[in-house]
Amino acid sequence: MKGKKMIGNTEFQGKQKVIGLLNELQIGIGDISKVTGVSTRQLRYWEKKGYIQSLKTKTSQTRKYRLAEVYRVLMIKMYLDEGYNLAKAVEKANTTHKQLALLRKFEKLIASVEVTDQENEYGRINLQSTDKKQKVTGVLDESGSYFEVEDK
DNA sequence: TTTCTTACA
DNA sequence: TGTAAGAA
Repeated sequence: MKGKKMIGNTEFQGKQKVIGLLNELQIGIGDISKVTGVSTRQLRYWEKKGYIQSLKTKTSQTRKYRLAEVYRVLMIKMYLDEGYNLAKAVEKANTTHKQLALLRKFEKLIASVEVTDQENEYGRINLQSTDKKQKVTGVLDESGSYFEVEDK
C-alpha cells in the first residue's frame, strides 16, 4: 500500500493523507510559545480558563498541542494585540475559527484551479455547484479580477 | 534542558 | 502576568 498512511484504524490518501499527517503533529508548549509570542504562563492560564486545549495524557505530564490549537493561539494573540481583552479575543478567535471551517467546506465548490501565469500568479478558479446548473469562473489576470458566469 | 505546579511581587 | 523555587 504505497502512498497511503494509516492513522489509527483509518487509512488516508492524497490530500486526506496530508491533512491526517498535519493533524498528527504535536507541538510542545515551548515551541508554541516561541512561535506565537504567547508566554508559557499565559498558555497554561488560558487552558485553565478553558480557552484552549492541550493533549495531556496520564503517562506524559507535559502538554502537547495540535496544529489547530496553534492557529487558535495565534488568533487570540492577534486580537489581544488589537486591544481586545482576553475574553473578547477568545470570542473573536472562535468566530474566525468557525468562518475558516466554513471556508474549507466551500472548497467543494472548486472544480479546478488553473495557473495561467506563473510569473504574475494569475489564474482561473472554476466553481461548480452540485446541481451543475451553473458554472462560475473567478479570473485573475492583468486586467484585474472578475467572474465569468455560465448557465447550463 | 524543558516543563510542571505553586506562590509571591 | 512575570518570575522564582523545587521537583520530575
